[in-house]
Amino acid sequence: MSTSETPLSRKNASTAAKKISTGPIHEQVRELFEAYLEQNGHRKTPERFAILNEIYAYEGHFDIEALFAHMSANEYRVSRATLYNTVDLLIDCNLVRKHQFGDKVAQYEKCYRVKQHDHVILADTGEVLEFCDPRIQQIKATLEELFDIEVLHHNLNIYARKRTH
Amino acid sequence: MSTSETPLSRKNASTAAKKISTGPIHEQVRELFEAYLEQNGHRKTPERFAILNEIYAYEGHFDIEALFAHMSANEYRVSRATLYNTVDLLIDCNLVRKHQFGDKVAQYEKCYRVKQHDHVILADTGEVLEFCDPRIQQIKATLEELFDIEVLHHNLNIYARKRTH
DNA sequence: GTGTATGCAAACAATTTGCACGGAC
DNA sequence: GTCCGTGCAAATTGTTTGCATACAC
Repeated sequence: MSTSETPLSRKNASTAAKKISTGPIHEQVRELFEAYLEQNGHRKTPERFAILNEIYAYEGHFDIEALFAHMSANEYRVSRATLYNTVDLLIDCNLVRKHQFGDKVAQYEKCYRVKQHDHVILADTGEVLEFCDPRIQQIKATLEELFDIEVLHHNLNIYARKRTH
Repeated sequence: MSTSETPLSRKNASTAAKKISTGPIHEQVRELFEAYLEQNGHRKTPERFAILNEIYAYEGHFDIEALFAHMSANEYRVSRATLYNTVDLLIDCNLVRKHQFGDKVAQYEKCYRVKQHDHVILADTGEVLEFCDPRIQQIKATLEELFDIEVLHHNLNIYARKRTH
């Protein structure tokens, strides 16, 4: 998400402030988050749903700063602290994944019903490609047996450069 | 590397200060680094060889702070700035690899003639296991063809927890 | 009404940067 | 003798924390 043209918009977050979101985010996602909040004794604040909203309206990777900028620029402003806070909750209930590519900034992306995938980072441009290879699942299965562990999740980043013919 | 008992010691760095290292580091490694420095117009300073020395005397992962502490505690003290600097050079000439596990601190490890491997991070303890699965090479080969890229390197981190029977 | 979530600003921690000196070349 | 590399300290940047207020419950 560059700070320029990309969406991360479609925020009807303002309505969420009173109605608790019947917005564009996938119904199931909101329900999952609600259930998670309930079951863990967290409050259902409008900020939390506005953030969920914003994240699920966006395709691709984003960082906290961009999320902050987009929400600020639009009708619903939340503090960075709340963003970090809420994103942690979303990670905890498996609605968001966190990536640490090369840089210092952590990148995030929604992950509900998004096909599990890994990343190719192009060294020159920083461009990120996605791919999905079933062999990674096989590797995980092998490891579970080999080390007697239960795999929670994984990160596979391939660093490459475009072939110049 | 915990700051406590682990080596990262075996520093005869002091000798390097005058003699430019004929120490315990593998001869080939030093030569590779020397060649790299020459070819890229970098100076062969005693600090650089002392740091290479220190890193290659250590088994496993370390971070800059630990490296700094160990070198300070011993005969050869260098500034953090120089450590960051030199480690970058070592990464550039493929003598060191950098990892970004979960935490904020970057971890490093030597990689010359070290079997290419990946990591399992145990969620509970933070313990890091190493493994090597040939299927990852196959995945890389597939990707090279699929995206018409040249893979430079990769990071595969598996997050897991011990099975409780 | 209670106590958690928020917003703000200050605190932190890892890394980077600017500058003056020293030493590799 | 040049000018790159070093050490130091200050600056930067991403993230966390402490505290007073607000609002979900």
